[in-house]
Amino acid sequence: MTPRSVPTLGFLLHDAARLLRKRFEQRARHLGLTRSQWQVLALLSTCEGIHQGGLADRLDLEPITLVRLLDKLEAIGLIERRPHPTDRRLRLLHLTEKAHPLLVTARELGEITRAEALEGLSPEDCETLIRLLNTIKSNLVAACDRPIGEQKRSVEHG
Amino acid sequence: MTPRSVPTLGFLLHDAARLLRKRFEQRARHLGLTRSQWQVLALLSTCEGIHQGGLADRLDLEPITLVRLLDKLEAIGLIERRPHPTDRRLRLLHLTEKAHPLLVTARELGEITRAEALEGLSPEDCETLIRLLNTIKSNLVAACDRPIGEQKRSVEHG
DNA sequence: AGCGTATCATAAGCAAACTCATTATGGGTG
DNA sequence: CACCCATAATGAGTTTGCTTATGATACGCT
Repeated sequence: MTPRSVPTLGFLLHDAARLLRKRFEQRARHLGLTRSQWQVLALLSTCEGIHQGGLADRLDLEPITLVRLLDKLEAIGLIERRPHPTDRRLRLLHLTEKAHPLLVTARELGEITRAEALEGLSPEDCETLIRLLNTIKSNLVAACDRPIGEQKRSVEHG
Repeated sequence: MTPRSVPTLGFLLHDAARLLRKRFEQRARHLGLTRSQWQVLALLSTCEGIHQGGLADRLDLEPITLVRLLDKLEAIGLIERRPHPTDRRLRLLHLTEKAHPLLVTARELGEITRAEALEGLSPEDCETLIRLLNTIKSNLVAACDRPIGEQKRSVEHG
């Protein structure tokens, strides 16, 4: 009696995300910009001058994952790593001039792709979806920092 | 006036999926089974004897992606590739005995992880989420097979 | 019967994310 | 001041997904 009609919310979530990314990258390939690189640029544009660890926190990424993305972005000249004036451990991140028009274009492509994905959903549906996903993300961000093993089987009584 | 409060449904979807996968794998590491391997096994258990291309279709994966997953699963002895009796191009897929108990355990871990992610959501919320994600997935499966370039800017009158 | 095309599995190579481990630096405490 | 630990960035290696390309086989059409 496993709920076969709701077998795998995780699989569904994963598939939807993967397909959306695939579709965006089909569109954005000619820009030479991947979805993840775009996400980094988009967030960085709201907090230029941040250091790598801080940006990794905001992205909920492991630092090493971000390092490699930044390596690419620096190599194609979209960001700069500048030294911190006093703390030589820190690298401060800035967008280059070249990055701004790309960001605008990428945002347009993202909107086109999103519209394609959301076809048939009402505005309330979209709001609900955002709300639910935000809840899930918060739950998981908290959970991932918790040790496992609390198999919480029958903890209904709170 | 870009909807800054709804900046990036795609990012949100991607993050939620990635974190859910991360959390599942924290739990399942001792099984030596990843989320994707589990998904393949779970689907295969419903259609043993299928050939690789057919399974790739059902998973909405590219065939080469599935090949590598199957390589791993075959190496650790969870699946078998058997020749088709008449068509020598085909490899028919079967679970081994060893796979069944693992599947049961993985399903349990998946349920624990899912409960963790869905904390605070009502049953109706969950149903809604499933419905919305299914719609999005269908839209994207169709879209990815379509050429791009139909930038459909003002096709409201469709 | 034979040729051409379609289909199946796979190879090669890239991107993104992870874990685990390492190096460099800063800062607090004895 | 010296030492130890925390923090910042990164290196190495794995998994999963993609695109593009290839070899082998089957099948249809003339």
